[in-house]
Amino acid sequence: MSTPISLNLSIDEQVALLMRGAHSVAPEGGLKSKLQKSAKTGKPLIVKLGLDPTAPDIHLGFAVVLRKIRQFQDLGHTVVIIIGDYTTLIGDPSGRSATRPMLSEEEIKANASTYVDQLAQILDRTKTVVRFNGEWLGKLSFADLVRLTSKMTVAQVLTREDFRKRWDASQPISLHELLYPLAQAYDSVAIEADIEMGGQDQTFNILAGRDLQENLGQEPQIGMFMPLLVGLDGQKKMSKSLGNYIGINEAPLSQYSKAMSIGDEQMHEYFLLCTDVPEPEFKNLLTTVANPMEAKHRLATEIVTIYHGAEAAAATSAEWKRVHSAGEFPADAPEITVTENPIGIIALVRLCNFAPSNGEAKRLIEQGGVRLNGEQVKDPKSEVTITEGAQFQVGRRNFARLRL
RNA sequence: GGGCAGGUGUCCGAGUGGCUAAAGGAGGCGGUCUGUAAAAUCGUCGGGGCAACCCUACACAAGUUCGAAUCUUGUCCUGCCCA
Repeated sequence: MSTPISLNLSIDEQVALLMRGAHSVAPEGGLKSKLQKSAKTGKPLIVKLGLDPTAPDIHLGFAVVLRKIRQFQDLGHTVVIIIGDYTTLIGDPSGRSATRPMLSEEEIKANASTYVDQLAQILDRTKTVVRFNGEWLGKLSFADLVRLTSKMTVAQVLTREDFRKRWDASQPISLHELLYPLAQAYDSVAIEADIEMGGQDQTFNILAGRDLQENLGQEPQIGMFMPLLVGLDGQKKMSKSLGNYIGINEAPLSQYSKAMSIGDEQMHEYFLLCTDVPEPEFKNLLTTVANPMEAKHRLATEIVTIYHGAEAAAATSAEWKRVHSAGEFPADAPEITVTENPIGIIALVRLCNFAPSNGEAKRLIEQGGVRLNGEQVKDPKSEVTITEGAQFQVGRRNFARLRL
């Protein structure tokens, strides 16, 4: 899952390891002093990661952060995952251009438990503590809240780029959204965090934690920020809502295909943040390889290996090459039983669920996207006779083996 | 509480009575090309029907009109300014 790490690393070596891929640490040099403190006192650091149980499907972008805290675990530190059951009532405004919808309690619970299951794929469960922030936020009285809110000014909150943009664009910002950073900051106080890990978009929230801790007489945490992984579109950050992601639970072939679909210029970033390939090695690979596709195969293989093992990765790689490079029919195409024979071509496309409507199916056919046994079928009115095991393809990615 | 501006398809955004299933862009999908992707290029993008055609759609509701995204009234929502 993750490269085994010797516990005999010097502090400087540990810092180097932990800083791989990291965007920044605030304050600079803070990581080293925290590690020194831990070494001296023999107490593991408390590494905090807050998450919003909005939708339970962890992807590579989020895995960047998880893999990083896994390294802390491997070095003997304690990870505290905070499930933001309370803060989810608010919805993190970070990076948002619109108010997030609030979630119901049942949704939150269901999401949270799925999340924890998925986290186990990357984290070491024995060194992971899971807490719900409703545990302490739910106990705050209105007076407590007022006291806390007095620690932060409106101007501070409005300096944030995301709020600023929405403000300038005359878009609504609900009052409760302003409370989010404060709530997250209070989580740090509650668990006395040493380090809070997060994406670059968490800068404000995490720094708010520092301020609040200091304000309330605690040693402030340091913030460690990971870059936001750019999604498959090469434009925006990887996210569930944009659909430009690779899920850690996805089937090997699906992960592999998606990895192969990233832009050439994104490979460096993906190697750095999503794999354990040593930096000099992949840099060398990227500069010496004749065809970028070769490097991309390595990348895809590395990624699938992390989540499905080396054996599955090798098989997936072979299958992918067979289908895409050689243009052959995939071995694991789903089998669809044909209900009538002969059958109208539109009906067949619909039967296989390759088009959401008859109109769309017709379009695909007319545009030459439909192949039966390798032959294009371009007339939407045609009836085709199916033979047992016929190969049916729609577009580049949809395949089915037809059964009678 | 008052004044003003606004709510259009996945998103942005044109459209002020018919020719508007709604310009343009983004994005999606498909074809070609290719080194996987990208780029380029061609096509296409509400639903149903073989089709004529029908249904649904421009915040919601009611209304004016032969005819409304476009006019009127009410409701809801948002922003700005004033209190």
